[in-house]
Amino acid sequence: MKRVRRSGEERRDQIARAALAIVHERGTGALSIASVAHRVGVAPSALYRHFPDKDAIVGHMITRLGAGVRANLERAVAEARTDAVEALGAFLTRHVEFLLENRGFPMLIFSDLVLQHPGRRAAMLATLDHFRGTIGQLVREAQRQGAVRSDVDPEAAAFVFMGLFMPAGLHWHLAGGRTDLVGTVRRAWSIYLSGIAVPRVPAARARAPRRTLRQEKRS
Amino acid sequence: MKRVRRSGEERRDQIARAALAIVHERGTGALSIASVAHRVGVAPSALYRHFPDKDAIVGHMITRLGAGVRANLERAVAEARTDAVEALGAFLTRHVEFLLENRGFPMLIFSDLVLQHPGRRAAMLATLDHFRGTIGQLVREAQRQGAVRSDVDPEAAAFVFMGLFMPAGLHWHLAGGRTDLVGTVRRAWSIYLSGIAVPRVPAARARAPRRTLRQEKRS
DNA sequence: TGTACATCAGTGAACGCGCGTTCACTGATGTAC
DNA sequence: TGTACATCAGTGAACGCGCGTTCACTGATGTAC
Repeated sequence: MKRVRRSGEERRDQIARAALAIVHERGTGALSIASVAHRVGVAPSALYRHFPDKDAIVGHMITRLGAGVRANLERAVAEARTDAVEALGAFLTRHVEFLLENRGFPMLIFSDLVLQHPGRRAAMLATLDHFRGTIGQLVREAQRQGAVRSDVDPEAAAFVFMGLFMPAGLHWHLAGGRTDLVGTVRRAWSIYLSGIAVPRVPAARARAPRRTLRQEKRS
Repeated sequence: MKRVRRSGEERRDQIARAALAIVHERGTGALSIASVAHRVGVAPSALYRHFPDKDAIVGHMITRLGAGVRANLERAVAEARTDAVEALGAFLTRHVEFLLENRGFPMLIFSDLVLQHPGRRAAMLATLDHFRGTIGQLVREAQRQGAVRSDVDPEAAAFVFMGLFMPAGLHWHLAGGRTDLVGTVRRAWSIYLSGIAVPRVPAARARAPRRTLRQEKRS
C-alpha cells in the first residue's frame, strides 16, 4: 500500500472532518476508529499518531463546532449596534447555513458522546446558556431601539428564537435533506417577528416606517 | 437465584419501560440486552422468551410512545371544536407532561436506533408530518373562529409551535432536570400567541372580550 | 382432593464479531555535516 | 552536491472486552383426569 505522509495539524483537521461526515451519514454509532481511518485512507492505528485516543478526536470535533457557533454570535452582537432585529434575522440565516455546512452537528449534540460525558455536557450547557443569553441581549437591544415591544420577556423570546430552526432542522434531516430548510426557517422568523415586534400603528397616527426592520412578506 | 415467572404482555411492557429508563439515565449506548435484563431482574437470555431480538424491544418502546403522542393530538382535535386556541395551549401542556413521564423519548428520537433504521425513520417522519398537519389544522380552525389572524401561514405556525418545547426541553435535559420546564414553555406559548393572535382592537371599537382565549400574563 | 403431564419463562455456558488500543517495526522526509 | 542520521507518520498483528444471540436444560405453574 502506498503511504502518504501528512504533517500534524493538517491531518488532525482532516480526521475531525472525516469523523463529522461519518456521524452525518451513518450516525454516531458508526463513528469508530476503523471507520474514520478508512475514510481518511489510513490504517486504524495511524490515528494514534495524531490523537491520544478516540475521545480526543470527538473533543476536537466539538471544540471546532463550538467555536463556529460562538463566532457567529459575536458577529451578531457587533451588528446589533445599528439594528438589533436585523442582526437577529441575519444571525438566524447564518446559523442555518452553518448547520448545513456541518450536518453531523445536531446529531452529535444529542448523542451519548456529549450527553453521557460530564465535561462535554457541562460545556454544551454553557454554550447553550451563552447562546440564549446573547439572543436575550439582542432582544433587549431591539427593545431599546424601539423595534420590539417592551412587554416582551427577553428570556422567553430567546427560547422561542432557538425553536425557530430546531423543528425545521429535524424535519429536514428526517426527510433526507429534501425540504426547503431555509424557506421554512424564514417563514417561522416572520411569525416570530409578529409576536415580538412593536405593532404597526393605525394609519392616522403613523410614524415614518422603519427601513431596517425587514419583515418577511407572506403569500 | 430465585426465579420469578411473569406472563407475556405484562413482561413485555415491563421490559419496554426498563429499556426507556436506561435510555433516559445512561443513553442509548447503554441500551443492551444485558442492561435491560439486569434492570428487569432476569438473565439476558430470558428476554428472548418475550422478543425475537433487541430490535423488537426498541420497536415496542417506540410504538407505545408514538401511540401516546397521537392520542394527545386526537384529544386536541376534539377539544378544538369549541376553542381551537385553548385546545392548542392545553395540548402543549399535555405534551410536555407526556415528555416528562417518558424522559428517554427525545433521546430515542435523535438516536441511531431511529435515524439509522429506514423503517422507523420513515415512521418518525410520518408521525412528525401528522403532528405538524394536526397543529396546522388547529391553527386553521382558530382562524375560522376569529382568534388567529387570517394572514398567518398555518404551516409555518405549526413549525413554530413545535419549537416552543424543543429548546426548553433540551435545556432542561442538559441541566439535569433542574430548570422550570413547564414555566419556560408557558412563557414561550405566551409569545407565540402574541405572534398569531388577532390583535386587541382599539378601546373605541372594542368587541366583547373572548373568554375562551386565555392569554398568559407576563410580569 | 391428588396425581401426571404439558407448557413455557428463566438459566448459564458458549459462540463469533467488532470494538479501542498497544507495540515493535517500516520507511519517507528533513537536516546536519 | 552527496552522505549519514534523526524524526515521526504509517503499518499490521495481536490483545482483552462487551456485545447480541443460541441452545440444551430447569423447574414452577396451570390443567386434565
